[in-house]
Amino acid sequence: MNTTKVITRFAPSPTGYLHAGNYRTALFSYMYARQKGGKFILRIEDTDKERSKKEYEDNIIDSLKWLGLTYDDFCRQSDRTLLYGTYIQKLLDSGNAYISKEIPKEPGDRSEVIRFKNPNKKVKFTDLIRGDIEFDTTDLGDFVIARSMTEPVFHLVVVIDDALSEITHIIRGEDHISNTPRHILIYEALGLMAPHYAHIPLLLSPDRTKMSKRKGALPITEYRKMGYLPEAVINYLAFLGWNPGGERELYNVEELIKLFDLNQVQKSAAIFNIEKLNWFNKEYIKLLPQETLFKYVSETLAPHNYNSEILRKITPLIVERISRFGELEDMVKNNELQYFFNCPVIKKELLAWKTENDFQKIKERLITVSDILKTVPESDYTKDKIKEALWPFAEKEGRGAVLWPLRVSLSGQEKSPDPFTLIEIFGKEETIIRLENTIKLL
RNA sequence: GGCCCUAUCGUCUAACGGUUAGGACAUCGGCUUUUCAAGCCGGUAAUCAGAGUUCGAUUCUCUGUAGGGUCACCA
Repeated sequence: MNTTKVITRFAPSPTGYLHAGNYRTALFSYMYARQKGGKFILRIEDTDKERSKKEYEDNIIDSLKWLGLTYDDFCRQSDRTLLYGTYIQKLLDSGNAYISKEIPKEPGDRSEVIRFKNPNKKVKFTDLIRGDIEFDTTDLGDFVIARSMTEPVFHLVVVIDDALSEITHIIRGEDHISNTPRHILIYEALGLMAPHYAHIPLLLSPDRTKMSKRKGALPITEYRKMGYLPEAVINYLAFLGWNPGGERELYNVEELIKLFDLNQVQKSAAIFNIEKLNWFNKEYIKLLPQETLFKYVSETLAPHNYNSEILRKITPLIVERISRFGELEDMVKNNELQYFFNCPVIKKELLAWKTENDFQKIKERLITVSDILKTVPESDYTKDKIKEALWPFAEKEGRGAVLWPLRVSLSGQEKSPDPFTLIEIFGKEETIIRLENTIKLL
């Protein structure tokens, strides 16, 4: 009976902005810990003083918070230098490590480093996702574990920290598989028990190579800026390399945590596909209540100072056209919003419907439409009632011949929501004004 | 190149010896009776190859091939 509490960790190094792949491994660790009622720890691996930046650390914390991946403990390796020193000494004393004279190869290289005395044996471990994996560590040589007593290197600190935090399951990227035998060797030298390992497949760029900034992998915070919803990102990331079986795809975090299973994690790498993310995001947008949607829309469009009363009215209309809120900016650029707030400038040619380009006729029809609309009481300016009022005339003249010029008169655009919807939004007065403007033009 | 991992539609995946190989995204077509969007319906599309094991292999084994990872005084 194993009563050990599960403890997992996310251990990024703050040497750059982390991308979706990194946060997916964080998510898997997080889900596993939460499901088992265990702990999830964030550890900042900043032993590389030259490359580590506070800015990146802040971004990691910020991103995790946005995604809702809360951690129960936090530590930073640069705060623990002294501690590592005692372990280096221990390894030196036990003969498992030695000080080695070196010929510096690169600027910054020391002439003396501490190397691990490799026993040159076969190391076998059971990966929770891939099964048994065996390495001959002879190929590894006596690898460096510290540049000096106060400058330990990754392989050493990882082991010490994981052991000290009593990490039970190391869930990390597949790129660490080949590091695992080194770590196991250090565990053994220190007389410590190695944890369980689960190496999850890599997330690849569309060109099928490891994701990297160079190839356009974005920091996850960029997705927030582009107007993606964190719950959509979580759902999408969780489904990259794992799924609970069945055909359902939309799950909230609690459900994902409940269903998550390391045994079902895919062994092969996955390619990050923005189209699918967009679909997830759209699905999550549809789930949002009107008030929340309006909040997102008005926040995104704040710089344009649009009339907020009108904005509130058109929110459902414009939201169904986007899959992320950042696309609202594109709508502004494409002039798809302006006509809701100001009378549009009508291009005469646009009023012609297909082959129907007799402008005299178009004018007469618009006048009739306008007359009909004038008879409709203001309180009946709803989509359905307006349609009811206009339909007989549209049927008689040809729907396109009537409805197209009407819609263009109201929007000035080649494409827009249907005229009935527009009339409901504009109301009687504005509708009549716009129609008369167009009629004057003809 | 050595070592390690992997291999189902273009992409994410389901099927853990017996299915017309299923779903989703993307794509294409149709319908929603003006455009666009949304929605609905339908189509195209996959088991890397070759040997085994088996009555039967996407599934198990081996080989090949392909892809990826890793070989730092980075993590």
